[in-house]
Amino acid sequence: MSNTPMTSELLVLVAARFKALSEPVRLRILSVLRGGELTVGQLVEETGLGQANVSRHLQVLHNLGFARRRRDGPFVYYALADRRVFQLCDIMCGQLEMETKARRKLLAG
Amino acid sequence: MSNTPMTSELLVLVAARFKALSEPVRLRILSVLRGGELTVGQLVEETGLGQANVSRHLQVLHNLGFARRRRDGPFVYYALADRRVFQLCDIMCGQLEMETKARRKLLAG
DNA sequence: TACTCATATTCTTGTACACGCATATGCTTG
DNA sequence: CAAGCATATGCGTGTACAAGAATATGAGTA
Repeated sequence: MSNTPMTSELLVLVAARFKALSEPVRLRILSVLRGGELTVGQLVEETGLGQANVSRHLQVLHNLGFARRRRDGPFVYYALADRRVFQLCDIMCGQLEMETKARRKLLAG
Repeated sequence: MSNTPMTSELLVLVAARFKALSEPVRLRILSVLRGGELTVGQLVEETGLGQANVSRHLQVLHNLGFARRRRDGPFVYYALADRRVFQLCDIMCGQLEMETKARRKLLAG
């Protein structure tokens, strides 16, 4: 960004990545994957979501490079591709905190 | 994230913030705002988008704390609320670069 | 090859939302 | 207060996509 002129195509690509993270369910899956790689079935158990649903979300995360995939016999293990996802979430949470503080200040003042 | 347990409500809030950045047009607006605060009309000119459209996108960015608003007579000036937006974009772009490199390597090898 | 389990995909339905057009609100000046 | 410009909002339409049910694909085993 600092030196990139942000072409229209780049904006679309970046937006697509943000969109992948704009779904609470997918953030949930990523959050669970933080504990280590898991099979689709295990993720279904952990999250309580439907199998088809989890599978589809995993495709999205994989296609955009947020998740790695590894086949082991009949199982497919998914894992985080990149810890930076959580750096992104940290920044978002930081902003949330700031907002919350500001709101509290407004209510108090 | 590091120490936050990522409750369901937090996931929803974080997801909403990512969703705000998941629209190329909004990224475009933020990108333009990088040059300094601008009125709605100026943003319409810069982006070539419809006035209503720009106004609505600005509401979204403002509601989520990405943009600040300042009224000056009949004009409303919008500005970036937080440079961290671009930190987010930088991370995304970094990942894009990694992907591109990996893809090139695959094609070459 | 037939059977089973794990995962992916297809189809359908409901919902969210971007956009354009028209209109409302707000501020300023005569 | 009337008129005019800047910005916001309501409405209708088209599109994207999440979720469930059913089904297809793919791997392992008898």
